[in-house]
Amino acid sequence: MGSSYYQFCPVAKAMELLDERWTMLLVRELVVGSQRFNDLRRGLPRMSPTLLSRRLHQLVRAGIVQRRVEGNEVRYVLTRAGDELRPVVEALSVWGVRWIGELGDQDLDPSLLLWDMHRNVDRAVVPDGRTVVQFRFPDAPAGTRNWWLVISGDGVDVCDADPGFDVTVTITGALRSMVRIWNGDLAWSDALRGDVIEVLGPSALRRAVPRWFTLPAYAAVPRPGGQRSVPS
Amino acid sequence: MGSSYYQFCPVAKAMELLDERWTMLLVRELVVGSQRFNDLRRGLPRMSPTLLSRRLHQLVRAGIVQRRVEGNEVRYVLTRAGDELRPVVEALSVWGVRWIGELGDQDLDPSLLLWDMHRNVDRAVVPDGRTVVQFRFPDAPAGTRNWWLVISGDGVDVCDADPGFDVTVTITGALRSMVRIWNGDLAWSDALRGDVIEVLGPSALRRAVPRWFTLPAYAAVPRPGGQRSVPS
DNA sequence: CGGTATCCCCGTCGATACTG
DNA sequence: CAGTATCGACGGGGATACCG
Repeated sequence: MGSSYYQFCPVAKAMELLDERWTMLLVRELVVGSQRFNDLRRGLPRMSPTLLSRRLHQLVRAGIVQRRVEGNEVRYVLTRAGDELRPVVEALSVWGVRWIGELGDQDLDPSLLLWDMHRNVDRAVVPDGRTVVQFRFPDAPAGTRNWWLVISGDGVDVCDADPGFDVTVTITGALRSMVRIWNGDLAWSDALRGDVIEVLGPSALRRAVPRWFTLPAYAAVPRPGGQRSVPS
Repeated sequence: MGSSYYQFCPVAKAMELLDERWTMLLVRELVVGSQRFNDLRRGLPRMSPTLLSRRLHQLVRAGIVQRRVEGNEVRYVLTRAGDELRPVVEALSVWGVRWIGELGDQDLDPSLLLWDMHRNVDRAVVPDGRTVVQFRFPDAPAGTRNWWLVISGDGVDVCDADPGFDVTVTITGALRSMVRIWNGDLAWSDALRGDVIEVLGPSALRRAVPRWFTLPAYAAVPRPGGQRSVPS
């Protein structure tokens, strides 16, 4: 566990638990709903499994997470105390989206983008049956330029290799632009009008694509300059 | 600066700046109003001056703090971005006050208690002229059992040695009890009725003492069990 | 799938002393 | 008052390999 600050202040006591590297990001993953070890890993790809394991146990000891064994499956579930960290995560994301400047190229990880988008597919507005969305990021590092989202009644899968199904629509554009859309710094409509992002496919579907994905809540936070706010 | 998480998520970008040891506590100090190096030190007594200096410079580089030189005085002032960290600090304190269990003896630092109380004296309701409040914590470590708060038109001073003035009222009790009052876990009225805390002095003043101090905002946060909430 | 074991390095932090 | 300088240790965390 993080060592003590020797202060009775609740901020200090809270940060003793939360200020170690990765801990807050792990809490974020739990807050947005991941519960399985390997799902958590997909949201934290740079974190070693050893460290993820250690952090999870720390959170269990701290009463923030409950480790649930169900048959041969393990789930990590937020306790009441853990769930109440949601406002902290939200406050951090609001601050971040307002005050973090331009992202570095290193921050634009397409696997994280697709993993996050896959969690936020609004299946109710996606056509029935199997829908395959291909993403193409021509500027991304080799090997990370093509992604597929396979949406079906079974759920949503992320693929970094061609799953072999017919592609319903193809979305092409700079990775940075797609991230800007996702973070709420660029509106779908502006991106499409300005040809920053190109969507290929049957025209009825092409128009509908933006509504297939629910942007994260922080995307709607007004920006300091009063520049850009994404219209819903 | 903290090393990167290589994620575009605003929580990750925020935590790159904020998750290093002491950083959030330093922000807390700035949020509650300390601006001078040595005032900051008093709120962070276990932090080495080297590290405090480094953290301040990091916050300046991050655009969270502005270093203002005025004559031969230096002030560290929150920028707009820094001030907007207030909700983060508040969310953390709300969480902490609800979910941190019993404090360790090591967390009960009387210097921090007095330093925090001195910032929250409501001068409007303290008698005019010089008022001296002596605190006695018989159970505290030797050398930290006696404290004086000197309240006058000039401001409020904390003394760990007898300033020599006549004492107006004396507050005696366990350090832990005083901290519990301060954090909102114990009401003044209950403490006085139960003789957990004893106030000595002219009876008119004795009754007024609790109102001389404004409890921190988080003290009023309802507790999970629905146990104790401090009546205003 | 859900983790452990190990190993080593580097950076952080703490302590102490000192300066304009 | 407002910091720097220096130094050493320790342990956090990254990488990799491996197990039930």
